[in-house]
Amino acid sequence: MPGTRRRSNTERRDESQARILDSAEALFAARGFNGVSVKDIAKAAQVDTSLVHYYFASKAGLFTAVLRRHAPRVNQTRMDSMAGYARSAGTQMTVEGVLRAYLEPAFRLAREGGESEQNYMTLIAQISVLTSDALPGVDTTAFDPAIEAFISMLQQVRPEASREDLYWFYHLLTGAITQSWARTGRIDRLSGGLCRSDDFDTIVEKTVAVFAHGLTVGETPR
Amino acid sequence: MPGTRRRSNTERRDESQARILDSAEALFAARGFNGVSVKDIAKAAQVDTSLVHYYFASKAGLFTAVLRRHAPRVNQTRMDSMAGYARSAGTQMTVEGVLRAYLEPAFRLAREGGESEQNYMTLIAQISVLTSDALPGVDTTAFDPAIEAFISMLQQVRPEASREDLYWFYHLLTGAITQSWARTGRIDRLSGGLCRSDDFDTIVEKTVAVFAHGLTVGETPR
DNA sequence: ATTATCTATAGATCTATAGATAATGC
DNA sequence: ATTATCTATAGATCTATAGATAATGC
Repeated sequence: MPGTRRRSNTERRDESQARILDSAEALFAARGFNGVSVKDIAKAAQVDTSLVHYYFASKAGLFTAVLRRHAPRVNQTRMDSMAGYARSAGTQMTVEGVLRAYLEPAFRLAREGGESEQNYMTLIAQISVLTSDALPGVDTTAFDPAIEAFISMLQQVRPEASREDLYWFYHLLTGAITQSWARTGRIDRLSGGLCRSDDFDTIVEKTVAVFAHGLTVGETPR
Repeated sequence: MPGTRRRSNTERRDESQARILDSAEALFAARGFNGVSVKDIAKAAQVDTSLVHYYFASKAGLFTAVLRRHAPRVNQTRMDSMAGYARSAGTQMTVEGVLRAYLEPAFRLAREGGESEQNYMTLIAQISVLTSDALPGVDTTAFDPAIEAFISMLQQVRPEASREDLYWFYHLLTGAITQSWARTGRIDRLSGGLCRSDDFDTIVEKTVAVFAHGLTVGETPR
């Protein structure tokens, strides 16, 4: 056939898998695990449903594969970012700096990475408010190393803060991040267009500003 | 029959509807709209599936009914709480006070109200990170009046803050609240048991503490 | 009479697999 | 030979409704 050159098995395999993963990611992010059928995903990926099972065994297996695909990269860029900041700031580290180093990578990935990465963040946001009852065995421990490193760095900058307070601080922060990744358009409506859900640059700035002050313990604000 | 007295139609109707709503609420909160079948709900409520359709027409109708059941009460207790605070504080209002007045009612409802109210909050938390694609016509405007009142009060206490910043502040706050209502047990695991997802009293305190400082604009934190 | 509840089932999914066919591998 | 892809279908759901029956209403 004209224009159709011979594709190796590895190429065919990788391309099919990637198309399935991309479609699954987009649909799961839009309608949730149980709101999407394997048929929907196969159709969007332009393959047969049986091919989905051939590569990922089950719908749950596909979901797990989607969640795993970008997890190491998110964790790693966060670790690198924080390590880079620690090196450049030396003894001059600030809460603001640590926060920015932790926050920026994932938002940058979503902004620069395109559709796939954005859908991935949306999916993570949705999963973060669900328990394991709602979904097939989701493992969120892939992000733990960067989180632990983040809390350790905060402790260095705020030696007087209790371990408990630092974890609560993280809990509140991760809720705020999650809300932003979800890009629901809710704040757009409430603010009458003043704020935009997909304005990730501004969101990072506002998150840093609010939470950097938030960890200023000791004194009571007016 | 012994022990079974005659129940009026209104009683039978109200009791059946309440049992269906309670079961639906619990199951939707645990497994999401599409993770639950009408049959599951009927079974848990000890009625037939056809009765669910008799009262709520469709699965989507039932879901809407669940969401509407407690919404006015949440909005109203928030309004009352903020109005009460404004009255008692007079010209002495603080960010901390406004925050507490806004936050407390829903958490108190979840704590004192029992299973139903807790499941309701969990459900709201899950919905807040979803777009309308994922669910049948969800209307979240029932909470808007209290939100607008909250932002107005913040503006009074912080006249120098921009409207935009106040909305971003709300956006971050609502993410944190959502994360707490979801009660995923994630912070329990991360903190090695130091923090507990269901410790709502502590959560209110920590949220107030972090966000009250967070709106302290102007000066840069160390 | 009217309303609540149950029986039975239609018709449309949905996940998953067995087995055939069409590519590439070597 | 081996791997990727397609065909066909099993078997288990799932939502919703028509029509019958059992209560309460008055």
